[in-house]
Amino acid sequence: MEESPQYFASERGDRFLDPIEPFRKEVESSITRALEEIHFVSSWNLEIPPAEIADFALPCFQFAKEMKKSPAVIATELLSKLPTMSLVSRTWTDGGYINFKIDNEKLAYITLETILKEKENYGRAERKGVEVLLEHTSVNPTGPIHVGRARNPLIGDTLARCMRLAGYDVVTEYYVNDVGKQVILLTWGVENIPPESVPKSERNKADHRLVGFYQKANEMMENDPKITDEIAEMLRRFESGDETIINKVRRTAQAILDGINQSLIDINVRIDRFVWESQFILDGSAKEVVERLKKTQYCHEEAGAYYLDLEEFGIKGRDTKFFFTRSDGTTLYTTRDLAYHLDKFKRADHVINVLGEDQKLGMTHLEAALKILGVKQAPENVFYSFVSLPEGRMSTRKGRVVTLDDLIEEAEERALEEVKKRRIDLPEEKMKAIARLIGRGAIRYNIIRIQAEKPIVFKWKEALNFEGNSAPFVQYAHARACSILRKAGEYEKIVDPYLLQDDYEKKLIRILARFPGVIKEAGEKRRIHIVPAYAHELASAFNQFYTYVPVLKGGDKTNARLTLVESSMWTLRNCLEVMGLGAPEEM
RNA sequence: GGGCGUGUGGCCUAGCAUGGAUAUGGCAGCAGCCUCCUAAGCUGCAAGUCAGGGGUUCAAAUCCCCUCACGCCCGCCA
Repeated sequence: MEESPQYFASERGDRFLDPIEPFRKEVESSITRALEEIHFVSSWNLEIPPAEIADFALPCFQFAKEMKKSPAVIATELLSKLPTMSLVSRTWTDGGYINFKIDNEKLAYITLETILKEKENYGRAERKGVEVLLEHTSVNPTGPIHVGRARNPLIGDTLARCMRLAGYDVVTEYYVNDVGKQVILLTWGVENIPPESVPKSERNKADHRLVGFYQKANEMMENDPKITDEIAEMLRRFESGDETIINKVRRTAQAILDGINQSLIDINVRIDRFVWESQFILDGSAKEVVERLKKTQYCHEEAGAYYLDLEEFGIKGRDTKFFFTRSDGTTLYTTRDLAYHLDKFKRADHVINVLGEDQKLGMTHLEAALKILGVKQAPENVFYSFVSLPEGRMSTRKGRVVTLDDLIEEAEERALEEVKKRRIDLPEEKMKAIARLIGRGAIRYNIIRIQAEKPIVFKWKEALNFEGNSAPFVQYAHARACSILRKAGEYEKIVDPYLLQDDYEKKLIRILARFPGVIKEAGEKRRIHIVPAYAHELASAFNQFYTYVPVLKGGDKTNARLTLVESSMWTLRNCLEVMGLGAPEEM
C-alpha cells in the first residue's frame, strides 16, 4: 500500500462504520467547493449511475437553466474547478454528467478492515437513543394464523431487526383482541357446542383444535337470532367488568394465542410483549377516552350512541361519522385502540404499527381523534396488502385458508428432500436442522422480498422456491464461504487490495462495502425489501467469485483471498440474520 | 357512488418518495459448464406498447389530469 493504514482511520476516531461514507463525503465537499468557486448557489443531487459507468455522478442538467449554458459546458467548467481528491481516482465528463470513480484499492482496504474489525456487528450503526414501539401481528385469537395475515409478523419482525441494526431501540408488541364479538362467539362455541359435532383438527395445537368451534358457532349464529342476543349479553357483561366472563374469554384466547405464538417462534419471530385489549376496559382508560371525547366540539349523539364528526379532518363521503360508543354506552374497538395508543405514546419516542390495508380508514379515524384529544404524536403506519389464494381471499370463518403451520411443515419437508438428495453423508438430525433453516428461511424471504403494499397471490410453487432469488441461494453462498474457511483452518489475515485485482474480487468488494448503507436505508426508510435484493446481489457476486477464482489453490494470493472469503461470510451472515433467516454453515 | 392502493417481458419482481446516461433481477424456455474449494451454482441466448390516453419538461416507468382493470375500505363489527 502506498498509504499507511493510519491514513484511513482518521476522520471518525478509528472507526468507519460505513466504508462508502468517506468517499461520498469527499465527492460532495469537492462539488460544493467547485460551485462556491464560480459563486453559484443551488441545491443539487448526487447520483449513483446505472451499471458500471462510474461510482458517483453529478448531472449538470439541473444547473443549465439558471446558468444559461449547456449541461455539457457546465460539466466541463465545473470539472476544471474540482479540487484534487485523495479518495477519487478519476473524474471525467460524459455529456452533461461529471463522473467520479473512487479509488478501488482504498475502498477495498477500508471495507475489508472494517468488516474484519466489526465481524457480526458489520452493518450496525451507532445507537440513536430513540425508543421505538413497533406493534405487529395482533391477529385475532380465534384460530391459527394463516398465510393471508402472515405478512404482518414477517414484515414487522424484519423491520424490527433492521431498525435495531440501524441504531434504534425497538420493542415489539402484539395487541391481543380479547374483547368483542369474535372471541366471545368463540368462547360461547367452546362452551356450548358438543365436541363431536366439530370436525377433528389434524394438528394437536389449541389454535387448530378450537377454530372448528369458532366456525361452527358462526354458522349457528347465522341461522339463530337467539344466539346473537346471547352473544350481545355476554359482551355487555364483559364490558361492565364481569370477571367470570372476562376470565373465561381470556382463557380461551390465551390457549389460541399460545398456539399462534408457537407458529411465530417457528418462523423465528419473537414478540417482546403482549398487550391485552381488555386491560383498557379494566383500568378505565377506555372510558376516560370516551369522557374526554364527549366534551369536544366534534362530538354528537345519535340514539344514545356517541360519534365524532370528522368532516374537518379531510375525511370525505359517508365516512365522516366515527362512532366511539354504542347506544348502550359500551366502547368500540377503535375507542379501546385509542386508549392503547395513548398508553404507547407514554412509553416510547416513536410508535409504528404494521397493519393490513383494511385498517386504513380506521387508522385515519384514530389519528383524527388523537388530534382532537390534543395529542401531538401520531403513529406511523406500515400497511400491507393481503396474501390471497388463486381462488380468492383467505377466511378463517369460511375455513378457506393455508395456515402458516401447513406452510412451515411443507417447506421443511421439501427442504429435507433436497438436503437428502445432496448430503447423504450427514446424520439425520443434522439434515433436519439444516432443512429447518432452509424451509423457514424460504418462507420469510419470499414474503419480505416484495413491497408491503403489493398484493400477493399465494402459489405453493413460488412459496417453496429454493433457487435463484430465494433464501437458500443466499444461505448456500454462506455455506460455501464457511466450507472454504473450514478447509483452510488457521490462516494469516492479509488485507492487501493489490492481491485482489481480479474483476470478480473487485466487484465482490464493492458490494460488501454497500451493506451498512443498505441497512441504514432499510431501517430508517422502512424499506425492508431492499435487504433481500441486496443479499441476492451479494450472494450472486460471491458465487461468481467462487466459480472463477481459486482460493485454497490460489498460490501466494491464498491468504488475501481467504480474508476476502471471511469478509464475505460475515456480511452474508449479517444479511441472513437481519432477515431472520439463519445461516447454515453447511447444506 | 366515494376514499385508498396496485398495474413493468409467459409468470414474479426492482426502479417511482428526491424526473436524468442502454428499465433491475429471478422463475419458466433454449444452448452450454462438474477428473479442480458443495452444480441449491456458473456462462450465453431469447423475451418489454413500463395498463391506456393526454399534459408538464431539455429529459417521464418516475410528476399532473382523465380512462380502464384488479384489490381493500365505507357497521352503534373487530
